Amino acid sequence: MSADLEDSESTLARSQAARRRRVLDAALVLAQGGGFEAVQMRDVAAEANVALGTVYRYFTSKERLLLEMMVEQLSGLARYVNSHEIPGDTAAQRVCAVLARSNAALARYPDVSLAMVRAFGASREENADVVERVSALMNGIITTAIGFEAQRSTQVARILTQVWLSSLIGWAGGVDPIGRVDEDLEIASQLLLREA
Amino acid sequence: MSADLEDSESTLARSQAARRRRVLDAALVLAQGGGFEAVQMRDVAAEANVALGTVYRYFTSKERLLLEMMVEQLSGLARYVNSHEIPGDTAAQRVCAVLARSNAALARYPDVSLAMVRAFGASREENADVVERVSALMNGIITTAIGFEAQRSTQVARILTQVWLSSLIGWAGGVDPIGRVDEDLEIASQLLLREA
DNA sequence: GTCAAGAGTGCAACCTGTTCTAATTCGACG
DNA sequence: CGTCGAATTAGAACAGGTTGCACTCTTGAC
Repeated sequence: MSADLEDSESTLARSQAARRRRVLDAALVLAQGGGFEAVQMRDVAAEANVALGTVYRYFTSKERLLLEMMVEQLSGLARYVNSHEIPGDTAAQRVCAVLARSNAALARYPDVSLAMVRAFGASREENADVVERVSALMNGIITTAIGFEAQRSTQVARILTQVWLSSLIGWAGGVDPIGRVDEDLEIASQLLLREA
Repeated sequence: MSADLEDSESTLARSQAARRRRVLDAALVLAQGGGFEAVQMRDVAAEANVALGTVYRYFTSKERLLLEMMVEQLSGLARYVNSHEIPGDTAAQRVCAVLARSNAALARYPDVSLAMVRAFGASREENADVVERVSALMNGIITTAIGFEAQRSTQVARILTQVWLSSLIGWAGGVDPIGRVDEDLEIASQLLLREA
């Protein structure tokens, strides 16, 4: 039984990883029905079959838990984007294609996205590292879509990332409908990626 | 004594306005030393010489209180911008000038700005109206700076507003230094407002 | 001047994020 | 196997936003 353990994973490390996973999954399940307020730490613990203290051992706050969830979701998105051919002749077209797909993914589980976006918007210094990973992932997705030929692609990618985030926050705050996110990004990418 | 009351304000309305003002001032004072967490509703009530319930009569939540504070601050900024000549020959230069000044104003009371930005980022549907006013104010400031000659100024103003907000949130989250906000806006305005 | 209605007060209670503690379990290692 | 230390647990306790309640005060109308 103990022979075929892969690589260097000890029993301890493995069970810890499993616990961490259960907690993240539990948070996701709870977020799916009810968004941010439905993710209550006691409920997360119960759903994950773990003590409340254990949740806090792995995630120092609710905000951080949701941010790490966001990292996972965006990682999945980035993986998808990197493994599929992106349609479109111009950089602007590719950006729109990628982001439309990404937003569709977010819109599929609106409550989950709501919870994550809200955690992002409220973030404090102690979570700067995760916030940065989130931004980097979004940036990477956009950079991939732009490709390398475009001028100033680094600067443009950052701006588009910011537009994306603001637009999501506007949606999460009930100001704009979800479709507005796509519109904003389409306009921004056209203005920023036109041949100058 | 009762003769020279101005206009149509009743005694009631006046004392209510005064109470509301005291609450907002109290929140500002508390925010100045300690940011978001220092604005505790019980303390706000005490500082304003008002019962806790009264605070909640005027502002349905802490988030909303801070958002209305943000509206006031930005209104002041907008007033200033509208009443002063904006230096700069091109739209991009004027935008940078105005936003640099605005950010300097925000940086003068960082804890206050932190608190307001955090409330903004975390906003929920029930506060959509105030969030919208905040966005509109920022948009107005930028639109004023752009002036009317520029192409697509409405679209550009929205994008710049979004970059501004995202950048502020990045600062509030401890990801970027405050100076990064100016840099972001400078780059964005140059890219968006170059003569096409 | 009196009165009804709404505004304000003081305070307790509730909810949920977070922390703390004492006891227990688990896994690595001799 | 036995032991030690770290991880986990159950649950209480704490903190601050929010609500509810019983009571008082002010205002404006008659």
